[in-house]
Amino acid sequence: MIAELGVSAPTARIAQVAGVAEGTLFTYFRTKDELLNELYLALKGELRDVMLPTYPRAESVKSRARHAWRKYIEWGVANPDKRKAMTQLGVSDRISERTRAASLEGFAEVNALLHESIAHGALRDHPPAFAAAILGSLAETTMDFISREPKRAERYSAAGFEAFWNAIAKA
Amino acid sequence: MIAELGVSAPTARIAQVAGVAEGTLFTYFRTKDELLNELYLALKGELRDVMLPTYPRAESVKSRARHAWRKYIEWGVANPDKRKAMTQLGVSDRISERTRAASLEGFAEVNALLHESIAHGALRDHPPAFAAAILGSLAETTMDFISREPKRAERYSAAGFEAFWNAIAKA
Amino acid sequence: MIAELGVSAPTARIAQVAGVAEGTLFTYFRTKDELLNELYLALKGELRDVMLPTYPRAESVKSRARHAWRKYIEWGVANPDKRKAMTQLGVSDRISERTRAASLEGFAEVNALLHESIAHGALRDHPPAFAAAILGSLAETTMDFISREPKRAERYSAAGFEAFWNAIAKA
Amino acid sequence: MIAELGVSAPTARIAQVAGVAEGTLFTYFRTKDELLNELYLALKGELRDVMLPTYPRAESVKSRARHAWRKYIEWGVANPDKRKAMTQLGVSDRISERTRAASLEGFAEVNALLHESIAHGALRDHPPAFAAAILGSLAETTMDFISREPKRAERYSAAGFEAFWNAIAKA
DNA sequence: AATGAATGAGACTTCATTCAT
DNA sequence: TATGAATGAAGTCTCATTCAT
Repeated sequence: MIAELGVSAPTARIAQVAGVAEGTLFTYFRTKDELLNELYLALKGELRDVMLPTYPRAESVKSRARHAWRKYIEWGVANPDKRKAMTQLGVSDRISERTRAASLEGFAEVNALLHESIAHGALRDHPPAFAAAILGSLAETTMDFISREPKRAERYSAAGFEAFWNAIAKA
Repeated sequence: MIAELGVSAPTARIAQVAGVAEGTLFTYFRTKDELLNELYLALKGELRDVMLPTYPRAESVKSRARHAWRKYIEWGVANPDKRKAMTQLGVSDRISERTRAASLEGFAEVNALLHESIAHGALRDHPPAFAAAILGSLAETTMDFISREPKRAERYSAAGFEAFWNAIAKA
Repeated sequence: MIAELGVSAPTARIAQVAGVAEGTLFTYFRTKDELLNELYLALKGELRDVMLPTYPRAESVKSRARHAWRKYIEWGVANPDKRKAMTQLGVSDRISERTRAASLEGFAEVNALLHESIAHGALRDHPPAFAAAILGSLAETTMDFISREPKRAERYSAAGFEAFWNAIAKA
Repeated sequence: MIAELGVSAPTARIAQVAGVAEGTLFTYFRTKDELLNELYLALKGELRDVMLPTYPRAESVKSRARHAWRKYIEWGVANPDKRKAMTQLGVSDRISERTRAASLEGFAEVNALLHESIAHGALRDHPPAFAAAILGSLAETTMDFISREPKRAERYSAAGFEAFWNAIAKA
């Protein structure tokens, strides 16, 4: 519902698709804001699990980065609603600073990878968070185009990654 | 008001800061959606005017691209409210497809520049719109970091442009 | 409605009997609490106006006190709803301390009269507010009995006043 | 909870402080109204027990009345929550006429004392219930002032009783 | 054209009560 | 008998829009 209607999706609709009564929602979440924040955390957590490296550490940095990128894109393409909801929530002022901070936890491994990736590139003197933000926004853009042209998914994913890699790792 | 409160900013508040009566709003815009769509178009138009090349065509592609990038960043940093409003509107479902399409018009010159930019790079077989989207998202990311660390504005702007250029123009 | 249903009278009902739409209520009172507080102040103000001395100052203290008492009782008996509402509001925790303080203003003249009344009596060493509270509670009690036996109104009023006078002015 | 939140105290809160589950409340009281009415009766009963004369009948009427008064005041001051709850319930329309009538039972002895008290005074031709109501409201007022100025408890109690006695027993 | 009071649908939230366990 | 999750009616309040002036 959030994906479809944004954060202004009525709690009544949310309860309905959840198959519970309106009031029941509020036995699980004190307020709508709490629901929104918990949903955001859950989605971020799911994304984090997806990006967790399942590959041999021995591979090259770029290879591992590509792996993480592909997982990210695959997840977003396979779960367009979750991706859309995450975006909607991300720009909403109903997600507290507290939640935003918490949502960054658990991405340590991804950050380490980014740290390695930028070590010899143009961004070497900028915070890894900058590279992380670039990763997020380029992946987002890539997924947008894939959702419009699903047939070229593979090509967009590959091109997106090269763009990303060039952006952050090139000298 | 949109920047501050999002698209759910009450028309009453909008009228108030506009210095007109509540009802007056609706003699200029039939509905709130119309107001939102026109505002989006106006902001996009302003951005387009800012990015319009005022430089000699003779300069190199990269030089011209850098010029456009800097204008974009400068405008966004100087007008945080306009930028925020544009972002809020961009993700809102109240902006019609019609408006989104119209907002792309007038960026022909920028598109031509992008077309040239990617001609010899990795993205050469992808639509210029892809590069345009990457431009937008990287600029957005860059401005986010500048707004958090205004003192490093110059450095972020430069690093952002290099990242962008590497992303779309590198082979 | 407050008299009939207490402070929990729905705003919908209040609006209905007021002959306006539900939302209209909230253009005059920001919240229900504000409505309640203003109503309390209005009722107290009306009571104060009623008790304001319209008699020659030359009369004896007791005579003037009796006059004020009768006016109070008459008003309460003639306006049972206003009286009931005032009582309901008085014991409600939705009336702020601010409002309670404000409601005491304007009773200066009544207080002066009470001050004179207790000057030679048993309560001489207690605050006039104590006598005022006794006045209020005895009047309340008197009106309760009158409302149950309207035919004996005159007798209850007289007896109530004597009880009051004996209570506060007797040595 | 009633003292603190009024009759609108949620049954969930009441159950919580009672140390039982929400549903358990309703195995003891069919409805919230039943709970409220039984509580009112219990409080009135406790007050009645407190006021029951434990003194030699031989004492003077005034002396016995003073004794009852003091017991009343002491109980109210020692149990502010019970007193507040009793007041809240007393003005609530959720206490039935039936309950109100029942609450008067058991005060026969107090009534007899009042009957004696007013026999030679100004209220001799009025129902003892009038004197009882005056007793209640003056005691209430007295306790209000004591709760605001606990140090003057003794003085207020004595002054309150004199006011009461003068009110009902004076010729 | 400008005004702003009025409107009422609809949002979020609370809570007495039920009932399967 | 005790539990507590589930219910949904009802409450307060917001707000885009209308319309008489």
